[in-house]
Amino acid sequence: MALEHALLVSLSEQAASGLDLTHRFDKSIGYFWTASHQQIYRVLGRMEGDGWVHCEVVAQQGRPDKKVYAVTEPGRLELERWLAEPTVTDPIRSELMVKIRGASYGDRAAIIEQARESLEDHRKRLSLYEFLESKDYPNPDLLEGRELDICLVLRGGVRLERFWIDWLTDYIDAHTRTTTKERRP
Amino acid sequence: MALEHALLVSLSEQAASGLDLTHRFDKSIGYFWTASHQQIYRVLGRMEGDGWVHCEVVAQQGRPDKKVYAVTEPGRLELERWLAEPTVTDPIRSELMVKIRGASYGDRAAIIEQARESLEDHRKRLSLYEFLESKDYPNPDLLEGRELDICLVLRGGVRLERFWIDWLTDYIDAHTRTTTKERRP
DNA sequence: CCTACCTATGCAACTCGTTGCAATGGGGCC
DNA sequence: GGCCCCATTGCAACGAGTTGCATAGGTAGG
Repeated sequence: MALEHALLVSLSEQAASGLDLTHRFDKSIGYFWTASHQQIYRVLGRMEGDGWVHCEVVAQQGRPDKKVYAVTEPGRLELERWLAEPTVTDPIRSELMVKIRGASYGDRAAIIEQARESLEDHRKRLSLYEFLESKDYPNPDLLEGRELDICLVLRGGVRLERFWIDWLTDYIDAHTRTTTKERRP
Repeated sequence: MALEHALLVSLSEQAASGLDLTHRFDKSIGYFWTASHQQIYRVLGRMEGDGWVHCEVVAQQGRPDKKVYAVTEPGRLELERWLAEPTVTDPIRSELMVKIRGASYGDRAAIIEQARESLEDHRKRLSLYEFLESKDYPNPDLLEGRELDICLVLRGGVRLERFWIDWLTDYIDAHTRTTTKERRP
């Protein structure tokens, strides 16, 4: 599995505390991988035990101390090894899709309503991503290396949200059309 | 969580044994939810204990007996309840996306190769879905109710594969362009 | 002043899912 | 005859992720 490796990627970009990482997983990296703070702390502990990261306690004013983690040489090698390893395409899971498949065994109107809510949700996320894109990467053609990668992943997020928006719109339309079919010429 | 409910949906369509369900999860329902046979057997056992399904042992010729499960009234009610319940959008996880974000800490060429393999994979799945679509739903405008739902979910699969294909193509292009930039006028 | 939330770390218990293995008997292939 | 794969069910161990809770000082608002 890969939370370890996601953390190695994030810590390679910039050393960070558990909470910093938690915040990053609510944004950027979080587009395509999520983790709760509890899990991050636990995995960081394990990674320290394995010698992949090492931590330094930093005292702060008016705040609790924080433990700033950085990748060690064995960690860097592990990341390299993992990056070169073949990747299996992870299956997608969508509860909403399962519900839609089973809509005829319950209240279809309620499910269409859930689709509308989901649509709203994806629209919000899309505008956030588009905002980030225009703010951070106004000239994508000039990018190279790591910046290009990060920009492309963000564009992946944009495309994925568009996929959901398009499909959910189709779904809602198809069922609205069905119910009002007889009223049209 | 929802494997229970995915099984209820599938069993509502048609009573089935554990192995039948396993096969279904390798297709149709499996577009947006996956499960191994071990997990299916375990969950079926739990569901029987909860009285959501009931099973009948069917003897077969030259094969082991099979236990055919069907949804009970309490199971039907539970499905209905779950269908009406609000749905949280499940996060997507893509190991490949994480790798791509971290590509500059390893062998980028190897990661582009993984992207190519993934692209192949998604192309194969797309042609399977398109084949199923043209075979089972040649006239989507005439569909209603459950059949419409199932067809729309399949179309969701098609769209999702197209998303991956488009994005992966972009990714590969962007990095090919970068490396060969200086050769162009 | 009290409430409530933020920073920062973490434990414990649980559920969900994966991996590896096993039993049993049939059919097909060489 | 020997080998391997299929159908069918299942257990056991593990790993990944979630939920609930705890501590403990700081700051902001009513």
